[in-house]
Amino acid sequence: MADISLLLVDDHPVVRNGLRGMFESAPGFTVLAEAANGVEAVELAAELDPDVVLMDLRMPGGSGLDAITELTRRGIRAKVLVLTTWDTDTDTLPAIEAGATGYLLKDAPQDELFNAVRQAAAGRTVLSPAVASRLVSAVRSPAPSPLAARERQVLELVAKGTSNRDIARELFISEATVKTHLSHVFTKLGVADRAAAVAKGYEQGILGRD
Amino acid sequence: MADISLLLVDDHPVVRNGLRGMFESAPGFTVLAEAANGVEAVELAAELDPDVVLMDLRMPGGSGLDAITELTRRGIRAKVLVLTTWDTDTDTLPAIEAGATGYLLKDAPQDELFNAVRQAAAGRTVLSPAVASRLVSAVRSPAPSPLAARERQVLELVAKGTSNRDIARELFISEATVKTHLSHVFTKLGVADRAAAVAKGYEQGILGRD
DNA sequence: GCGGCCATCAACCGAATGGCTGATGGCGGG
DNA sequence: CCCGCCATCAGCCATTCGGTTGATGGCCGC
Repeated sequence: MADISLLLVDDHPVVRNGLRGMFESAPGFTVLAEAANGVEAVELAAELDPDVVLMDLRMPGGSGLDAITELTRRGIRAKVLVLTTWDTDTDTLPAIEAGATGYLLKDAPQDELFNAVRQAAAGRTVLSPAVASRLVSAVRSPAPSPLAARERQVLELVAKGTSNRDIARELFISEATVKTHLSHVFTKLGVADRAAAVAKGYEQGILGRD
Repeated sequence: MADISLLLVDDHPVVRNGLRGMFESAPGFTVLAEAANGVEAVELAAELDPDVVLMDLRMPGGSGLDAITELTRRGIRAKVLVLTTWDTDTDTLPAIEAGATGYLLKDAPQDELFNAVRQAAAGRTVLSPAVASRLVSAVRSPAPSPLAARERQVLELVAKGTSNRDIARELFISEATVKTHLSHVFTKLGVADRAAAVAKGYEQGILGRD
């Protein structure tokens, strides 16, 4: 069987270097190219048609998530294997929804990584154990209560210390409406006041992503 | 001049591999060993006496910060170069206070990394530009305002949605005292209400570390 | 030993908050 | 076609917050 061709996408030279070294010194793999951001990744993937794209999610200039979405949209053949540093619950699900074939942590030992790439090339979904367990538990819980758009917006302003009245002004709605939204937020997050709501917001990744 | 001897500390095999590859293929460096956590790092540094320790800060099992503190305490000769993925304001200052000789981002190009190691070996402080500018601005601001123990404690309870009265009960103090603490917290964090204080708490890493 | 910071407490007051009940209109799924 | 969810608004009311002023005692550093 021909080598599995790879495209490495990561903003850190060190990481790209490490990956390239690992795959070049192992039989059965060919590194076609490296990309440092999502835009480059999409271009190179379209041009070089690799079997597998190893992609970091967090990168400056065109996030990995957007890149995956774009690759899927263009119907590109390459399988995308997300290779990330940490597995934040907020990242895993969207990435897989966007079309990623697998999700690995960089902590993974080499063997696991090699194996994952082979699996991905064959079209099989590969998840690192940590991610897998996270996924099932995420599926198990019906819906951790995603806030409605307006509710999130209000919560963000609350986190900035904005009073109800000023939130009303800022969003061009009445103070009564702000209070209604907030009540819903409290209910959905299972808290009793705005301070706790902000805390929950951070814990659940609703807030905090600059 | 003899080679500069290195100890690589990072919990990710990929990163260690990348670093090892880079330094072994460049003249003037010798990689003595690798460690995957802070405890190992201290042991190996004590045993092998490297010139420079390249250390990631965030690692499971004995954080990098503790490792640096311990190395400094033991008066070990090695210079510690912190090599981290992102530069969160909460990490840089403590690391340098703990005795790190330098602070680099993994984004740094190879040349800069090599140069930084040489500088560190010579005992000079090296900071990546991003970190350096962050430092000066941190110094410029009078005091990032670390909360007093009691104040932090109160803030934590506030984040859990506890009312002033209940905080008072929980800490065996009067409600008046709770309010006083909170007022101080607001002033120190530069916010106006408890919700914003919680937000700041998360942003500044005071809250959120489970 | 004086000033600064921490921790504690008190009383007062105006404003903001949160709970409740109730109402309207739009939109989408079954 | 009705139900549920979103988004909007209103009024009432008890509670809670946050600001202010003022005070005490302990501890640390100069």
